[in-house]
Amino acid sequence: MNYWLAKSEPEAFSWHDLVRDGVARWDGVRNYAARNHLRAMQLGDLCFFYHSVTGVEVVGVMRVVRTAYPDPTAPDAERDRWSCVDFAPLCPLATPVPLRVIKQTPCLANMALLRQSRLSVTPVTPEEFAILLSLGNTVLDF
DNA sequence: GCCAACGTTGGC
DNA sequence: GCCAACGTTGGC
Repeated sequence: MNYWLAKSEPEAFSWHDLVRDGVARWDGVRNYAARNHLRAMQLGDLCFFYHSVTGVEVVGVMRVVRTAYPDPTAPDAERDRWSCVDFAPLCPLATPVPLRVIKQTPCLANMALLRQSRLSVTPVTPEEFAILLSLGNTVLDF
């Protein structure tokens, strides 16, 4: 099992939208590093949902329900170049964790989220995942 | 609105 | 292959 973090501007697509829809195709990624992370995701992997720009906090956990496939929103000529996955919501964080808190937590100082601040899909270590969950006062039971 | 980080494009 | 110009992301 691997852990990840994916960003979305809530104005474009929010945690609430994901819960409403039940499943989301995470498409539109046009960055090779982010795409490679999408392609590395396995069925059942867990991924934090991060609200960027407005919100600026981790708000929930979602689960990979379909592994990488060609992104239908890419132009035909680039259909093989870009990938997307499907996520389903698992649970919200009881307490959303703001970026400010992540920055203040020494154990999280090496998170890819901080080191590559513009990357929209980043890996999370098992340790970072557990710490962030506890900062969010959340226990997973599934 | 500003700006730092950084990926991409295109001339040479 | 280098690098300047430019566009985008995203925090503040």
